[in-house]
Amino acid sequence: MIDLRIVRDDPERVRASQAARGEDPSIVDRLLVADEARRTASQRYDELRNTQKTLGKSIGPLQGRIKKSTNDVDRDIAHNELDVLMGRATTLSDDVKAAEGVRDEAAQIATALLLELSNLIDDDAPRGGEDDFTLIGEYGVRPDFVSLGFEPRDHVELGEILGAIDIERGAKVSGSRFYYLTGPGALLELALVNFAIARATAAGFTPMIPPSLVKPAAMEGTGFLGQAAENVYRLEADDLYLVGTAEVPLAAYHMDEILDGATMPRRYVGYSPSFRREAGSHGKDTRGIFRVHWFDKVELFSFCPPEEAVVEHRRLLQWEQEFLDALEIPYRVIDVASGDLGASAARKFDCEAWVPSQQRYREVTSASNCTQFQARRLRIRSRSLDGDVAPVATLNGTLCAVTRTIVALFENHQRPDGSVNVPVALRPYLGGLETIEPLPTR
RNA sequence: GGAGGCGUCGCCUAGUCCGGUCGAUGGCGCCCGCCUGCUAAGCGGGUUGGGGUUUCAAAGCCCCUCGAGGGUUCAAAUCCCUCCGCCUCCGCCA
Repeated sequence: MIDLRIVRDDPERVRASQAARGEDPSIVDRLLVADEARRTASQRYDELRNTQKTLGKSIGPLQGRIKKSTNDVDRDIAHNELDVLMGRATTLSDDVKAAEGVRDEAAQIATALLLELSNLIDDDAPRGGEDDFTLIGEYGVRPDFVSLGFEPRDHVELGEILGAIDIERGAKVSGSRFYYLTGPGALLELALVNFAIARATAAGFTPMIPPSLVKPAAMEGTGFLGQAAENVYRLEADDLYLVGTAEVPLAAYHMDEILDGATMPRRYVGYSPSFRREAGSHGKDTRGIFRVHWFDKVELFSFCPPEEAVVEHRRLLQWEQEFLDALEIPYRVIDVASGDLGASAARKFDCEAWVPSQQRYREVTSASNCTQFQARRLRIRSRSLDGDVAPVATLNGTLCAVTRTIVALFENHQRPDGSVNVPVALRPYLGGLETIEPLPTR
């Protein structure tokens, strides 16, 4: 959630941010009204409760006096006093309960509205929709199949030739947008994952294998139950969600904690499956394993002081780029426009790999700066050296989304006979294998 | 799945039987002073988080917070219920 104080002090800024995302700015106005109601109700309750407590403090001693009293007159006086006090206490009790109800309802309304607001957009993020991104740069060398003298195959065809991807059986067993990685494909996933984790670990990230089923609080806290909710798998019987990214369990790892400022930044690299319903993407990328309901992914995650978030964001992007460089995959980096950001992100950089069969760049990794948005929802704070407690900034970045990386790897490194060259850096993770060769006969 | 035990402010811990002055004891750790030639020890004070009020700011004051949520009561850390988590024993199975 965004800081309520910002909504109160600078509502215009919040409205503008909502509008830039293409979301409803009027929530801000409803929130301001609800917040005022909540405050009034809360003050009313506090006052009543205070009176009640004060009153209660004289009832106890009075009862003690009656119990110990040996004098009838004394006891009668005390009894009369007690009756008066009890009468007042009883009506007061009703008032307190009523005020409490009013307060809770007002608070609930205000909180719900606050949770509806997406994160404030970074001033430096480009404005506009999906196509209004800013190009940051193009990297690597795109294969020139014309001079190489052959027509490139797409990853589906290559996957079949190599015996690496079985889409048909994926569909048979699980439905559309499912696949098996087989033989060299399966080994390739393990190699990519090990390679990615080794690099992240060398860079100081703590390796994690997080749970991929999480409670509503984790899902809600990371901001995936808003507009993105329709893309999340939910297990009705157990009230659990299947995560769409390791970002969720990694962010929620420190939920309800106050971290020691001296230990910041805290960097984790998580490996987990990612489940996505892909609702509303019918007919989009239906061929192959580019868009699937499940894939495995290595994800980078940072908790850092808010003032360092912008720099940390660049660092995550840098690590992502170095990984793609090492795999010799041509790609470009874009600064995603406001209308295309997730609810939690203030700014997002995408790395898009060149996909020869489509003759265009497609997203393979993504780095988001969520500022304090997720940390506020998850109550993750840190204590600075001077004792101040404040929500941390959270950032996440894909290091390796396995299926899309395989797509880019196969298509860019393919050779006329359908074999695929293994980039040098990855070879140690495939037992020194230099080329993935086609199956002998099919 | 069955039986029992437990969850208190960074860590440990008192309080829960017999409800009120308990936001909560003590120790460790940490912070600030004092003292000491240095170190150690010693002395005094402070040390959950959140909301509100006031203020340039702070102090102060009020409310909430004893795993979570309900209930009983004038009043709940304390009594009752549900849930969650942890531990021990049994059963079952990767």
